[in-house]
Amino acid sequence: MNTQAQNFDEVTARDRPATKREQRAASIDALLNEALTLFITQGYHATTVEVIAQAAGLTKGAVYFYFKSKANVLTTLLDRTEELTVEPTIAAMNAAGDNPKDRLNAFVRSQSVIGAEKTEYMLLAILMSAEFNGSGHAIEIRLIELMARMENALKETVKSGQKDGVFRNEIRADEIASVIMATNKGCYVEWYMRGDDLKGQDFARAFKDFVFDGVAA
Amino acid sequence: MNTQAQNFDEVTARDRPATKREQRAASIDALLNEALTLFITQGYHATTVEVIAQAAGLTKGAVYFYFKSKANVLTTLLDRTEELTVEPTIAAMNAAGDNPKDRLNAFVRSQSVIGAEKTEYMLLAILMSAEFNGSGHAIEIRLIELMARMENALKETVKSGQKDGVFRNEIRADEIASVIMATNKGCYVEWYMRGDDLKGQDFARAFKDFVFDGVAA
Amino acid sequence: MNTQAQNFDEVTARDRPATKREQRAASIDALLNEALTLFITQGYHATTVEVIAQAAGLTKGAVYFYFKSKANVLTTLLDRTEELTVEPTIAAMNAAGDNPKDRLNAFVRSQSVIGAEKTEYMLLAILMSAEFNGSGHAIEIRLIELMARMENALKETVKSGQKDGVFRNEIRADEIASVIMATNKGCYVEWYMRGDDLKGQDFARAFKDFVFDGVAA
Amino acid sequence: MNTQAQNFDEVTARDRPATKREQRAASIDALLNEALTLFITQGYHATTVEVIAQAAGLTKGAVYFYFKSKANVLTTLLDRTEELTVEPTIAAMNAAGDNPKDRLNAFVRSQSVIGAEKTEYMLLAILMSAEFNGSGHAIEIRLIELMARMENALKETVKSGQKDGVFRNEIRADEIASVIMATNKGCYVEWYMRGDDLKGQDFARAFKDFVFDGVAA
DNA sequence: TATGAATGAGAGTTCATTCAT
DNA sequence: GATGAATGAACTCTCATTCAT
Repeated sequence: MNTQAQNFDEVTARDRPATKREQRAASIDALLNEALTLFITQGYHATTVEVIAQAAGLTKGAVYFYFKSKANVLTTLLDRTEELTVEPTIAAMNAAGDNPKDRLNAFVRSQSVIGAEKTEYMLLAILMSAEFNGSGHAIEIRLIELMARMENALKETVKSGQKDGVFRNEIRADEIASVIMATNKGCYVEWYMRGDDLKGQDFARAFKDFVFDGVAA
Repeated sequence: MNTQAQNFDEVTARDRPATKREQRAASIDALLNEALTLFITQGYHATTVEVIAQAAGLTKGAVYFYFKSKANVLTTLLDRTEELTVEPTIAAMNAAGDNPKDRLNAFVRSQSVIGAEKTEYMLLAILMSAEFNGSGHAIEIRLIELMARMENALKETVKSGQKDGVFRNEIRADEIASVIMATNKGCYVEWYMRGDDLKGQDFARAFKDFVFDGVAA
Repeated sequence: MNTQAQNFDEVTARDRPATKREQRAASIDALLNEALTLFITQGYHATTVEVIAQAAGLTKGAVYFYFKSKANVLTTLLDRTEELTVEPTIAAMNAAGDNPKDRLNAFVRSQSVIGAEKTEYMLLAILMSAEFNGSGHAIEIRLIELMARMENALKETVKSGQKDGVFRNEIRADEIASVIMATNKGCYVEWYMRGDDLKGQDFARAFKDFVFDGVAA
Repeated sequence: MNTQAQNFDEVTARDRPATKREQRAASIDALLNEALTLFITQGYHATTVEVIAQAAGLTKGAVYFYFKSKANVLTTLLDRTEELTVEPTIAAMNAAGDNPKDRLNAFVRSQSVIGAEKTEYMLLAILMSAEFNGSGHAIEIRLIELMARMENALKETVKSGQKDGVFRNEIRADEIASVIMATNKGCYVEWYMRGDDLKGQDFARAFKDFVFDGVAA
C-alpha cells in the first residue's frame, strides 16, 4: 500500500489522480503541505482555514471533510513531524552506539540533515511550541511531549558523557542539554527567518563547531 | 485603610492616584505591563484588547483612550524594549573599550543582566519577531530594525576579533554573529518556556561558557 | 403547501429555492432590496449590517458572504441604479432624435416613468450624494460620476436648444441644466418624504409644466 | 442684551474675551458655528462630538457643559435657523401686502437673500430633514414643523393667486407649493454641493425665472 | 469654566464550523 | 468527494455620555 504520490514534492489537489483512494490521498497531502508552509510562515492563529483550502486548490468545506477541525490539521502535521524528525534522530543516536561523543555527534549530524531536508517540519514543532506555550490548549501538551523525547535522549547522552569525563562537569546535564536544544532551535528559527542571507552550509557548520567546542571537556 | 497595596510591584489602575497626571501614568503603566505579559504568554494575535484592559482593571475603551490601536500598544512596548535592552547593551559594549574580547564579554554580560531584570522585554522582541515574520505588517519592519541594531554591534565586534586573530577565522563573521544571536534568543525562549525547571544562574553560566568556548581561537 | 408566498413582490431568503444558484440569487436579491429601502429611509450610516440581514431573513455573516463590506452593498446597488435609471433615460433621449425640445421632453418623461417605477433607485442616488458629499469616500466619486452622466446629457441638450433659439438664452446652459437637475432631485426627495400627501401624477405634471415653462424661450 | 460677539463671523473659543459671560457666549458660539458647518458638510451622524469640540478649540467635555446632548446642539441650531430664515421670509411676505404675485416675489427674493447670507442655516434645515426623515427621532418632528411654517405661507399665497386668476389653475395649490419648495431646496443643495462650479447670481436668477415662468397663468 | 479619564453599548468585520446538496 | 450557503461567537474599534477634579 501507500505506493501513490511518493514522487511528488508538492502535490496539489488539482492534479486529479484516477481512483478515489488516490484522490483522497492527493487532497489530504495538498492540504497538509500547504498548511505546513502557512503555519510556519504566518503562524497558526493567523492562518485561516479558507487560505489553506485555497492554497491546495480546494474549498473550506473540503478541509472539514478530511479533518475534524483546524487543530486537527496541525496535530496530523505534528504526527508527521514526530515520524520524520524525532524518530530518525533518536534512531541515529542509537545506531551510533554507546559512546557519548558519538551519540552527540549523531544528534548534531542528524539535526543538520533533517534541517536541510525536513526544515519545515522541524520549524513547525519549534514555532508552534512558542505559539501555544501557556495556552492550555491540548496541542501544547502534544508539543511538549514531542520535544521532550528529543531532549531526553540528549540529556541522557550528556549525563553519561559527564560520567565518562568527556563532557564538562561544572554545569548540570539539564542545563547543558537545554542550552544545546536552545541553540539548535534558535539556529533553525534564525536560519529560517533570515531567508537567503545565511549560507546554509556555513551556518550549519558554525552551529556544529559551536556545540562541540562548547561542550568539550 | 488601603495601606496594604503599597508593596506591590504591579500597580493596577484601580489604585487611583491623586492627580490626573498620576492617574494617566498609572493607567498606561498598568495597561502596558499587562499587555507585555499577555503578548509573551499568549501571543499578540491570541491576546484580545478586552483581556488586556480587564487585567489592568480597566475597560476596552480605556485602552483606546491611551493607544490608537492594539498595534500601537505593541509598538509602545517595543519603544520601551529598545530603550531598556538594546541601548544598555550597546552602551555596555562601547564602555568596554576596543578590545573585541572585552566587547563580546560586555555583550554576554549585559544580556545576562537584562535577561534577569528585563526578561519580558527581551522575550517580547524575540517572540514578536517570530509571530510577525513574513506578515508584511509595519511591526515586522520595526522589529527587524530593533534586532538589527544589536546584531550589527555584535557583527562588528566579531569582525575586529577575527582581524586581531582572537576569534576563529574559518567561519564568516556574519555566520558567527548569527549563531551567537540565535543561541542568545534560543536560550531566552527556552528559559522562559521551561519556567522554573531551569536554574537561572546555572543556565546563564552555561550560555556564557558556551559562547566563549565556541568562539575562542 | 407553501403556495401562499407566490404573489409577494418581496421575496425573503426564507423561501428557500431548490438549487444553490437560485438560493444565491434569492439571498442577494433579498439583501439588496432591504438595503435599498433602509439606505433611503434611514440613511447609509444609520443603517446597520445587522438590520439589513435581519430584514432579509438572514444573519450578518451572510451579508459578508455575498458582499465584501457594507460599502460594497451600496456600490452594488449603485451599479443597478445606473443600469435602471441613468441608462434608460439617456437611451430615451437618444431615441428621441436631435430636436432639443424632443430630447428634453424625453428626459422629463423618462424621469417621470422611472420616478414611478424605480423611485427607490433614483432616490438612492440623490440621497447618497447628499450623505457622502465631501466625505472623501470612494463612494462619493462613484456617485459624482453617476450623476454626471445624466447631467451632461441634459447640458448638451440645453446647449443645442439655445443655439436653435428654442430655449432661453439669457442664462448659461450650465445653470439651466443645473436648475433642471436640482428641480428634478428636489421633487423626487419631496415626493418621497411627503409619502402619500402628494398625488404622484399631479405632482409629476406640475414638475413637467414647471420645467417646460421654465426653459421656454 | 445679546450685544456681545456680534461682529465676529467666526469666533473660536481661543479668542478668550474678558468676562465669564463673554467667554461663555464665545464658547457656545464657536461650538455652534463649527457644528453648523460640520453637520452640513459631513452630516449629523458622521460628525462626532469630539470633532465639533476640537474645531471650536475646546474639548468634548465642554460640549456637554453647554449642551445636554449632541442632539441638543442640533436643536439649538434649528432654533437659530427658524429665527434667521423662516421668520424673515414670512415677515417679508407679510410686508409685501396682499397681492399674491408680490408675496411670491417676496418669498423668492427673501430666499435668494437668505440663500446668500445664511446659506448654511437653510442647508441645515434641508439636509437634516433628509437625514432624519423616517427616523422617528424627536428632531424629525421639529424639522417637519419648521419646514411646514414656510410651506404653509407659500401654499396660502398660491391658493389666493389661483383664486385671483394670476396663477395657473390646472394644478392644485398643494402640488404647486410643493414643487416650488422642492425646487428651492433642490437648488440650495445643488448649489452647495457644486461648490464653485456655479455662479451664485446666475444660478439664483435661473431659479427665480424658473419659478415665475412655472407658476404664471 | 472646562478638562481629561473612563465607560459601555454597539458598530463593522472575520472566521471556525455545520450541513444540505 | 467536495461545494457553497449560512451561522454565531468573538474581535477590533468608535463614540455619545458621565463625572471627579
